[in-house]
Amino acid sequence: MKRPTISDIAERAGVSTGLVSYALNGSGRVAESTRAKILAVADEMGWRPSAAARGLAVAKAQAIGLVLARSASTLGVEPFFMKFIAGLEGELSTRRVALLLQVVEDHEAALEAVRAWWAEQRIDGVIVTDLWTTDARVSALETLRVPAVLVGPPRPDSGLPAVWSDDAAAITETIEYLVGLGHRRIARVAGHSVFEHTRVRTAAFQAAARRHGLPYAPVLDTDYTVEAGAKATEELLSVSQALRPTAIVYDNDVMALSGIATARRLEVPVPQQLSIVAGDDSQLCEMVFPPLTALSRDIQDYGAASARTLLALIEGTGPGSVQSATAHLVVRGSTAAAA
Amino acid sequence: MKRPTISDIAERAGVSTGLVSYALNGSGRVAESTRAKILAVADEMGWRPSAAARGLAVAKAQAIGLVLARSASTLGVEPFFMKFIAGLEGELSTRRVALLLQVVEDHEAALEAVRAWWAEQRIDGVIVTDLWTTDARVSALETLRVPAVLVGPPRPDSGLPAVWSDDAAAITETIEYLVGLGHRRIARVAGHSVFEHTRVRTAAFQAAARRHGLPYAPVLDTDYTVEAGAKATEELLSVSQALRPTAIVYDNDVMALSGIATARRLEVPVPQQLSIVAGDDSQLCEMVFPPLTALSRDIQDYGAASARTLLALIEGTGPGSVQSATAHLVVRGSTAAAA
DNA sequence: CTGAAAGCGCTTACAG
DNA sequence: CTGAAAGCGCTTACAG
Repeated sequence: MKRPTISDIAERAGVSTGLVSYALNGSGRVAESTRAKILAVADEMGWRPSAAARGLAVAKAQAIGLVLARSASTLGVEPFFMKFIAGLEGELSTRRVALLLQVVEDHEAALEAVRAWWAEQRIDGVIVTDLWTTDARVSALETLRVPAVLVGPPRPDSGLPAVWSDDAAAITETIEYLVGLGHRRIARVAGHSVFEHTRVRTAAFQAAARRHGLPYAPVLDTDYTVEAGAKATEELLSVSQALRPTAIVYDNDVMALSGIATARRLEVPVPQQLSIVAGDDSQLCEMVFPPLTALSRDIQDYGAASARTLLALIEGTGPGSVQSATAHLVVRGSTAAAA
Repeated sequence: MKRPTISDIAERAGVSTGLVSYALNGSGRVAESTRAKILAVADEMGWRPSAAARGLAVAKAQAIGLVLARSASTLGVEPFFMKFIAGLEGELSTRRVALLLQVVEDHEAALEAVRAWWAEQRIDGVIVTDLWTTDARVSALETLRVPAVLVGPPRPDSGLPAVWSDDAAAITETIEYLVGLGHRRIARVAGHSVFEHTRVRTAAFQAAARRHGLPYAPVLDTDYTVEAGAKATEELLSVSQALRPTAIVYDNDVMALSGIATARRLEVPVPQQLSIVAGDDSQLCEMVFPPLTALSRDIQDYGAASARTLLALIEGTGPGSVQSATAHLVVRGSTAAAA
């Protein structure tokens, strides 16, 4: 019951192992009839080239790595990642490249994981998410010479290609929308301030607030946990109605969810006295009452674009950064005209 | 800038490549002083054995596979999986075995993925989740002779080891608790009925209902989507108060969440007129108001146990099925005495 | 259009 | 305690 090898196929088809290899890997070298016979035999015996042997010969792992540096509990409730992963794989599996996944606590551990994978030649490249404004990983990756794509805005300090989405534009659209509804007191509950995407969105928020001359536009930083999100909301709402924001924009769907719950606990009616916008969209947004108005975009497509870019980088066609679709506002029940 | 190979290390340390290999892989063959020198050189040059070369020599991939057969959107909002994955990896990374992940639509595609990985010798074994009561994957895996562990109750029809948790006991505890609060009309919103774990829980629910002589104990099947969960809740609540259940037990946290929202939309106060219990616990449960009473257990530990069992199976120590901790009820604000 | 052979970087009996 | 060599299963110039 041993797995068949290329020699078994060659023998059975009456050719050399070299020919079997050529037949499988394209290249017009092989006569069509010979190829057909080889393929038939291979198929019949259920043969597929050993990834190890092939990898050794061509010095490629046919795999890429994704290491997520977040606590498991935060990751779990964040729908973004599974969708992103599904998007990656849609692209990878058709090209027979595998995805190695690791979940770690911090950047140090993340780098260590990539370093190990790379040294062991388990991966040909890596996808980097959740970039910090100052992120030790990017220069480390560059000195290791690991092909890498950065998921987030392109960085002036690096030649690595980025796959990104215009978060600033999405935030601007959100503020325009709220101002259009008559809101003048708008707060932002932001993600972790070390993340570059947080910084970009905060800057866009503040610029929009200035442009519209909003009298009150506070930004509260959190670490994406439930507690931090709830605490921020509580802080914003635990004052007299005149001093409260009439709208809060959250950096993701999870915190917006807890925003709804906190408002309910404090008996601030949504959307009558408070409008809420979620910075990400997922099924979660339709699981609360009222359902959340949210910034929506195709995360799977974002993952697919990231995979394509990395594959191109690995193949040596130096791809530039690619901009993915901008999120657009999906209006549901959590927003209304300002009281 | 080429990556160093074992020959580079051997040369630099003044020994044969064979010795380098022995030095690294234990086995008391090597003199302590020689080993120390070899390790020092390897470390200095940043050398790690190529996974491909090593894999080819020992006929092991040093990797296991996990293929999740669910839609990306359902997966994303389900905190279980990321926690489970984090648990798997805690165990894997210390032993230098990698995790290959794939997300597919159905069992057919899942099997195809495993078959490909196995034929290419990319994995040494596989973890199977979300088992169906009648599941084509288990016999297919057995005929392929892929080492596999089943995450779910052991199956009479298979010799594969299972890692499981006593769902029946957890459900029983839940019903005892609700009955203790005076509830007599208790409904269950179940997951997909093809899943064996759904069947087990439903059976336990019905047995407990019978034991307590409950006059009303309907079970509604869903497919785990938001819509189905909301629809089931709506069906249960859209009748006069006398005919409604006073408590609903959901199969996971996500549907319980949407249960809270639906109750709110229909103006059924929770927990005053309706108690709600979530079948899984995660941060989501504390993100709603009132926070959800939930069946809680250590999912990371569950993942770790699964990894350990698979690793043991691969190494040939025929591990039996292992029972992981039983979930226990964490009481929060969504349950109260029956009206 | 096809074959024979070297080489990828490890591991592991086999000798000494 | 250590070395020399075969072998794992592919790919790919090199000949013909």
